[in-house]
Amino acid sequence: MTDSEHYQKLKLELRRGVLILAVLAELREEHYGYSLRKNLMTKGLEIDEGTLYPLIRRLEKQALLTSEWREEGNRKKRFYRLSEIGEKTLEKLTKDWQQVESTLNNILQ
Amino acid sequence: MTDSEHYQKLKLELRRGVLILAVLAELREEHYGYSLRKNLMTKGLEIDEGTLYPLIRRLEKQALLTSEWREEGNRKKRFYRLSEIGEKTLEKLTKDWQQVESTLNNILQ
DNA sequence: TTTTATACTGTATGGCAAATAGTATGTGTG
DNA sequence: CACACATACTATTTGCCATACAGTATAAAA
Repeated sequence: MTDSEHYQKLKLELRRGVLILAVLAELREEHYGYSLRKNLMTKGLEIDEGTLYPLIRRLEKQALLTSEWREEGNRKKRFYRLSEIGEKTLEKLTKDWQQVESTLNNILQ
Repeated sequence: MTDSEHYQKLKLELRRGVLILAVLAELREEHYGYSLRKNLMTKGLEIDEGTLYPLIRRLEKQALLTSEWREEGNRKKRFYRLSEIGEKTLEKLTKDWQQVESTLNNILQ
């Protein structure tokens, strides 16, 4: 593996845990998969479909999300939003994130 | 799996990518494994030996670190520090981190 | 009207990495 | 001498992200 490939991998690792938190936060409001993805990308977080959909599935299986098929604009879409457990989890993880953030910034400086 | 186990997992995910960055940053100054670990823990980052040592090995294999056996205080220890490539990588990853940080905070708020 | 873009939703698999749970030995000290 | 702490390392398990694959449906452009 080349240096640059190694670097890419490390960069990916860095994004990793953040994805979950971003998705949970975004789903405080209802979204369907595509709009969720577009939204995250607008805010600067690129995420592939093949990454996003399995992630959503996992979060739903853990009961952090609920979903519903519905028709909108002549099209069936699957709408997701945070469950109550999801909200609680998001709160906790947000605090954890702030902790991690300050710890790391402390180490980096 | 229980809710709380799920939460723990997500929390771990959140820490994950950060570990690499923390270790690299800490190794701007020379450390041996044990002192590195103690140091990180003092600064608020818990890391198990079974996580730390393989991580160091990987980073060394990727040429981001150099290591050296040396005797100190009647004891042989393996000392690690950043290589030049490691320094460059740390710089880049630090920037990536700041990017991730601001993106996520943007999404969270 | 055929092509092309884009909206939209997934699945399978492979590789990587963290966590867990060990093994080992040395040294200081009460 | 027992016990805690210092120090280093490995094997296995588990989970998940990324990549690639695989589709349907509608709108716009040619």
